[in-house]
Amino acid sequence: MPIVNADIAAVFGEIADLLELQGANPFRIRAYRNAARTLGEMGRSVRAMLERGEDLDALPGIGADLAGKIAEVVNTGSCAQLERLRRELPPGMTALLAIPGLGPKRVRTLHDELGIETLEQLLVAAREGRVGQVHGFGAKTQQLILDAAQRQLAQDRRFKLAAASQVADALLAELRAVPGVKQAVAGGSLRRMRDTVGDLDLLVTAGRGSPVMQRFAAGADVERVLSQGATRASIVLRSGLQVDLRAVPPASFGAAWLYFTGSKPHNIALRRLAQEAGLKLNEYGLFRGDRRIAGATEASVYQALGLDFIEPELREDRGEIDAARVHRLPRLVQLADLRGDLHSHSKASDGHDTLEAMANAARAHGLQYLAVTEHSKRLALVHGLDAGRLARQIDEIDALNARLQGIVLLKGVEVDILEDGSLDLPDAILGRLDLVVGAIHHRFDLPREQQTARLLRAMDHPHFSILAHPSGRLIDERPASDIDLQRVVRKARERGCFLELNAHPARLDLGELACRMARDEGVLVSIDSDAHSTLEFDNLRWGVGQARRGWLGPADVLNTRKLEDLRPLLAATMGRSASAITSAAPRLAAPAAAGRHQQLRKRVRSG
DNA sequence: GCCGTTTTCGGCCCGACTGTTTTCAGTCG
Repeated sequence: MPIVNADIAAVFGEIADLLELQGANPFRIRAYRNAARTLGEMGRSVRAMLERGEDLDALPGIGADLAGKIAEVVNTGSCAQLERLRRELPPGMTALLAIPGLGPKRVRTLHDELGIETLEQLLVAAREGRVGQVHGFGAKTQQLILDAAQRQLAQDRRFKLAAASQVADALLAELRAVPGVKQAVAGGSLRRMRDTVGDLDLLVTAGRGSPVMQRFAAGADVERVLSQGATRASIVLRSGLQVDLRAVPPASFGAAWLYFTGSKPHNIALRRLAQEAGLKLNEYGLFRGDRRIAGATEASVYQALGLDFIEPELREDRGEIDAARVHRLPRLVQLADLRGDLHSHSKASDGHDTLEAMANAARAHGLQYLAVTEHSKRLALVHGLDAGRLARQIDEIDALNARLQGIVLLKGVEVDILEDGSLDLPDAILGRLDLVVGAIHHRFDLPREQQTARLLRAMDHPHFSILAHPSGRLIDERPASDIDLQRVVRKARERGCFLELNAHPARLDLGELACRMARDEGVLVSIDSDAHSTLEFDNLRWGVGQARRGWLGPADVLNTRKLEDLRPLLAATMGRSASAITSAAPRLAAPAAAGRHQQLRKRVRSG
């Protein structure tokens, strides 16, 4: 198995954990954690960079030492320092850090005083009351450990964005009803639209004496109160979701919202920026000495730091601060920019509603076109269409389009990409469609090389428009397939076809980093609902959130285009010349894509 | 361990809450 960035990130993460237990310099530990994050997030493969002889220490947070360790892992598959640390510290001790309330110092103390090296030993010691005897520990801490064990701790569970959002909306409505509360908003990864949310961060401004903290902690769904003070409280809901509430005065609202929205690396970068300017930034405001110079709004803080306003989805310290300084932030795509949806199902396969109902619902969501893309025959379980049924649906859609007002149905299919990369329906029927959406629905577990080759072959098919849910992941249920995404994105560029960002909250696939890779390569992304009922067009907002996290603007998204501009782009992917289309050629790539396609056909014929 | 229009050494974001303390360290976000 070739070493990928995530492998090296894991090595650095473990080194950081072990160094932490050893009580090493915290900034040294942070250097490893920062490097792990950089490696995990960057689109390019460091292995490939090394093969090309590029300098790794040009990467942020990577110096000579870490560059050397990266090369060592790539070349040998292991890291001498990690091996040494593993010998010095018992394996399993890092698992103790997962218990809330236990940090490196206490884990170290437990080891030195009681000889505890594993979770099991810790539980035994806690049950026997030995933990409470240790200096600095008490009955409460001992109980904390037992409680954590009961809840099967260690798994740090995350919730899907859409589910967390519903909970947040309900809590915010309750908070707004508490006397004295002026504003109540959500921050954290929810506001940044991360695909999953670890906990909710809520913020209120409230008058003095408002009972907001007490009411919050006494809520009906509250299982446990972790902490409760005058300005801050943490609870755990019955669902296991942790919620943190913070109250600040109105003059600090913007600074506090900024702080509570994060991300942590973004906050650190801003605070450093403030520091360099002789200022101090905290959740109460931006200060010069004792004087607050900004803080009532987020915009006031950014402005005082010499930055353009940064949208929450971009606040990850992935270059947004530099871009804001030189006015180079993208105008991000918005839900209202979407003019259509290119992936949906009706009763004909596994959807719940008729074509007409779906069309009307799409129009009600402000869309001007909707592609009908039923499953193909291989998915017999969901009544996938064979060529005959698809041909009849084509006629049905033509008839329906003649009657429909204000919305156009496009004729498509979600054809299965078979294990060898061929498509599940004959060319003759695929060629009659407006677009072909291809997707994998079985054998998600092929080895990287084989899975990648499977996708590349499918995308080379003469009728192939959009690769749907490219990684195949289902959050919490199925991991992403192991594919070489960069090659897939480059293939899409060569071939002139498109990648889907499936907006279903359990998928959100492409992920944000892949979106950014597509943008960098000039490949358009289609944000689609994959709606199986009229209710699911609302899910488009989650897809838009991911796209925004991937820095996509309206021009980077396929279905922001008007229908007349979209048609030639789709026609080119279907092997039809764009010149056959009556409407004006779009600004983007259609002629070039057609040219590439002709070359491709030549190759196919000669091959 | 990284980094540098002050620095190749000496910095590295900042504050709230808890538990176990007799004034604060540890943890967390």
